Amino acid sequence: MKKKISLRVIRRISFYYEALLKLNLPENTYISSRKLEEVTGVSCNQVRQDFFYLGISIGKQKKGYLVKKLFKELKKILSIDHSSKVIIIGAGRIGQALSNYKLFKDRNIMVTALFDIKKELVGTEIGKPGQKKPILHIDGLETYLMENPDIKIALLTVPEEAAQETLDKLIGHGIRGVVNFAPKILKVPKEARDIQLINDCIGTSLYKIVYQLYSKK
Amino acid sequence: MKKKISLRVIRRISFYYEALLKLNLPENTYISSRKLEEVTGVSCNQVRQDFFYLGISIGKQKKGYLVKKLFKELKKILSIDHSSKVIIIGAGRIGQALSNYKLFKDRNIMVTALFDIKKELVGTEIGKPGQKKPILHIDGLETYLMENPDIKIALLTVPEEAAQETLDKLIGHGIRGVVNFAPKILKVPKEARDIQLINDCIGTSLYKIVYQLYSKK
DNA sequence: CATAATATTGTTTAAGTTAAAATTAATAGT
DNA sequence: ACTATTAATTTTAACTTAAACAATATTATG
Repeated sequence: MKKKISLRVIRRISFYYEALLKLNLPENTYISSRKLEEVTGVSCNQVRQDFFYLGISIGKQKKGYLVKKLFKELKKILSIDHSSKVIIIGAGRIGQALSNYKLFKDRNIMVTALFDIKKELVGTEIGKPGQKKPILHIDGLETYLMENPDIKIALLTVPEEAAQETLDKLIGHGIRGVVNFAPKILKVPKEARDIQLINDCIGTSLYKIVYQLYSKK
Repeated sequence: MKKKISLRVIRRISFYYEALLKLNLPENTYISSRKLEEVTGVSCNQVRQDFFYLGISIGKQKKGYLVKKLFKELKKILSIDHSSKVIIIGAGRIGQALSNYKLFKDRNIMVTALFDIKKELVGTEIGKPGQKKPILHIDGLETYLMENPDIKIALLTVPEEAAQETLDKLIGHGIRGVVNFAPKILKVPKEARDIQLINDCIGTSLYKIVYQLYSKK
């Protein structure tokens, strides 16, 4: 019987994990909840409660958490003790930006290929030498997924008109988790089971800022 | 005494608003909470409660909400009855993608310029004919903001190393709202007052998917 | 035309979730 | 041994969502 962890908590855990990575502390040193507050913006109370809730009670009074242990625990929770391969559908600006996102490496996430329909893109490669990824035609998607059955995740950066049908196709071909970046709320077909979908358009944060700024009084 | 509206609610209001835009219904027709559930994914209960909470009691039993009225109310809440000008700092892939984000127009948001330091970018323009935006050198930022004092919002898409110092500079020059897309939690300097900041890295959603997919059982 | 059935809102209530605060206990340093 | 710091835990409060239901307008039916 596993405890349910909400996506909010997961987001904070991500912060802790990335903070640890960036601080690059020696493994046998300690980090306190205060310090974590300083670098992540999450209050030290929240940090401790998260750890408590997650069963990470490895802290030492007056010192904090042993970096080595904490790393291990966080990795376990984030399910990054194994690697994940992902593909990107849509090789436009956002797709390309995602394909070069360097923090994915720290999370054991590998982008293996991009897909598009534009002639001038298909057949080219993208990325720095040594980590180049091919841009393939989307017609080859099914074959590609059959040859790479360990790919279960796709990032969807196609125009909104094509988004829903592409999602349906992806699910049909065995993809189980999708992040949709198109400005449209997509739906998982009712008959599909155990599919994870997040709609995450890059514009929405700006809307929030506009609201916060101009709604005052 | 204005009621506080959380960002969650604002996000849903955005959904409703954009759904209305996309459905493009005649102004004198009605839309029900059920229909809104269908297109936005927000439950009809939630829709009604949002409207109730926000004081939008314009529904008609058995019909729904008059499109024209609903539009007006949503616009008022989202503070898009006036226009907002924004600049983009960093003219890389994400910056460029944002500058072309077509839904901003529907929200009365205008990107007026991008800033960067790369020689090959500075001096060029970006965007479709008729809505081209210049890429300026970041050294001209202060002057630009002095000449355009109505610009209060910036989108920050610079590399993470430069993110915090750029934020500080922006605030120093009068910017009041920032969305940071770099994979780093930025902080508003303590002495700054009434600054709105959202950290919204495009990678985090993928982390959540990885977690949801691989943490099962 | 009257009446019943139905769909839909407005509102309230309850449940669930999340975050903050307070308390207790342990430990290191002096 | 004393003090200050920090984690672990509990409690409390705040926020968010879901559910329930009465009220009412529209449509259907005899």
